[in-house]
Amino acid sequence: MALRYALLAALHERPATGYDLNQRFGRRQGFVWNASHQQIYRELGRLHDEGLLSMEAEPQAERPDRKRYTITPAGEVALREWLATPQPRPATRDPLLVKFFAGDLVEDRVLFDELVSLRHAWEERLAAYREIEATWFSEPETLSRHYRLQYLALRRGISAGQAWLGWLDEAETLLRTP
Amino acid sequence: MALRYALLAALHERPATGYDLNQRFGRRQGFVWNASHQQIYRELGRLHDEGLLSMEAEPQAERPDRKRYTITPAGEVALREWLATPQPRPATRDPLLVKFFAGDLVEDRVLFDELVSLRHAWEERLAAYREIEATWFSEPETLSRHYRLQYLALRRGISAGQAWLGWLDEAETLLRTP
DNA sequence: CCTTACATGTAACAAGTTACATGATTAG
DNA sequence: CTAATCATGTAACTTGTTACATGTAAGG
Repeated sequence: MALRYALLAALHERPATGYDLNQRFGRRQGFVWNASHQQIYRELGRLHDEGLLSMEAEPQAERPDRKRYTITPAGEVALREWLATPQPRPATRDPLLVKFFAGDLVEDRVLFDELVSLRHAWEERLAAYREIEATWFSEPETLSRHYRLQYLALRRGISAGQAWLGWLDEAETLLRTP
Repeated sequence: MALRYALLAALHERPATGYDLNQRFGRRQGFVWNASHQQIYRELGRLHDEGLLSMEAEPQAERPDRKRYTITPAGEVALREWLATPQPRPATRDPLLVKFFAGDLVEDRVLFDELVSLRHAWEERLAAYREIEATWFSEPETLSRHYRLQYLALRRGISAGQAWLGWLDEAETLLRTP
């Protein structure tokens, strides 16, 4: 039941289409919430049915209509209520750590390959996050409360990335030590 | 399809009952994989049906039989195969960051409360992880490859916890800055 | 008295993934 | 020639959660 609130939160920022939201919730971009386009379109439909979103279709030649969703007052109320209630922490489920745990059945090659690709992935993401940081949040103390909070969400992504890179160093070093 | 391999990996370490596994996969303990007891019992049943686990029931007075599961050769083959194939990274889905993102609809009180309880939770977990580290992994370089890899899995948990605590400091400071 | 540990499960539901579908345009 | 971008969806499936079920014994 949390995807819907992630969508409402995004649409509270500004109205958007399913396509737009799909970009922002993709595996690369989304450091807050990941979702596939199927999930997003389905949930937008439900939210619209329930009156939490209003929709305006912009007809396009040779393409499906672009549907722009806007949060309704009822949607904002629902979002507010959810935001005010404590949410449980997400579960941890990491296949990479499973591999480390059963490491005696895995060749070094496999582990190193995973570490290398993970490093690449995080370096790329971190670079993207840092660009956002430099462009929009260069002086955090001068920001309004609203943007400070968004900055902190971004900082969490950066902090997570740095922790992964630090651990990767440690892992590669220890695996190479005879 | 990954819970089953997390279970196989745990049972490859040593045979165990559903109850044991439930302890290890609980929200507190599991820094590798979280699962509820319903999921665990269901998946153990399936794995047994498919011949990847063997089971021995120990009858008990006044209680359900304790069922001890052991990985079979077929189970080890399946685990090996899975371990050798690259696995996608888990998705990010964090309700706390949703709250920060829609922060203008949330009162400071709510955010602070979440930060405080998150800090407590991580401090507790970190203390537990560090105790495991001190007890079993005090000299990483002297460990066998197998235990080194398990140590690295634990180190990942510690690294993640430290990153959260660092971010929490940052968040609390910035939220208090006028 | 209430909670936790012990020990297993079933049933119904919600959330998330995979496969399939359409179809033009632009960039490499 | 191939892939990506644009723009939406349906259907079938798997994974994970919530609620319900049973029953004893120990500890605060």
